[in-house]
Amino acid sequence: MPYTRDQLVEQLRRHDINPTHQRIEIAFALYSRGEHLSADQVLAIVNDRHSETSKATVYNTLNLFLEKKLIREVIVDPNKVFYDPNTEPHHHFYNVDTGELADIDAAGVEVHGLPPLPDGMVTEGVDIIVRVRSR
Amino acid sequence: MPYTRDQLVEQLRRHDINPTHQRIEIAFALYSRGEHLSADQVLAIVNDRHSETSKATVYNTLNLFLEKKLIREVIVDPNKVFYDPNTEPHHHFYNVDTGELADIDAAGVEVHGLPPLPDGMVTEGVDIIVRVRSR
DNA sequence: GTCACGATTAGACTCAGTCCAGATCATGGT
DNA sequence: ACCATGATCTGGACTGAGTCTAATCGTGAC
Ligand SMILES: [Mn+2]
Ligand SMILES: [Mn+2]
Ligand SMILES: [Zn+2]
Ligand SMILES: [Zn+2]
Repeated sequence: MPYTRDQLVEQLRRHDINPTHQRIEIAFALYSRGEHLSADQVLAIVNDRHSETSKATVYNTLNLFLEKKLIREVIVDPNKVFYDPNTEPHHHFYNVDTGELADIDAAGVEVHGLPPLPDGMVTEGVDIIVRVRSR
Repeated sequence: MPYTRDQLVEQLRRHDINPTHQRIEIAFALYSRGEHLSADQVLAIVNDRHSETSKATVYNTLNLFLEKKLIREVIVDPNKVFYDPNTEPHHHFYNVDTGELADIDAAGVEVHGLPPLPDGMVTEGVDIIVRVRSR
């Protein structure tokens, strides 16, 4: 979890991403906290001290990271996408009251009884979202 | 599946919804096809022959139906919500190439190994989305 | 007929996300 | 050092889903 910027530079390179200042900061925002962040939140974090990254670059970069599979997206809120630095197969708790997202390790989770795929289809992944309320 | 408008009027009443002309037509669009439709698609279907329902009413009505649990929403495409006339517990195949959604009956599907909920939390539901590609 | 009240409406508005054309930056060759 | 080149970044215009508002409509009670 305690990622240094140097480690992130390596990780960007391993994913064929030219490690520019902005890209390093955006990766750092996501990886150093290990949280699920919206584009808005990333923009705010990266520009917290002094403005140094534009909205366009944040979106460009998040989409580049997605493409290069450095992060994944989580679609659970109809209003915004969450970006997830955890690319291991895993699932999510989603608190419908607070909007909080929490990871569920996929190891140990099994799904039985799914019907066979239509012919000529191949599974890309199985996402499980456990919607929870605060009681 | 072959819903008559009269049956839908009854169903609306059972859910405490005053069955107006527009509401009946919107319910008919969803229930007669049994498909997952976006608000845009509902608007187009309802106004196919002659314009009779506004965008505002389509959104008002879909949100009313949701509130009264006549339909549910499926969040899987970052660009739009799908509205689902099937309110039984069930899961979905999502074709990431075509955008198609298909139901998976929940009967027979079991999930094992989920961690216990954080204290004071209660499960609202478990959604499984099987993302598939066309091969 | 008039009143009240719920439903519908056009159109302005919001907000996430994209697009574009110009500026800036990094790199390598001379 | 100097320039050329391509990649990156940027402000700001733009798009499209969804919401809001204030005016109008429809219906039933009186
Ligand atoms: Mn800095
Ligand atoms: Mn009609
Ligand atoms: Zn996650
Ligand atoms: Zn469904």
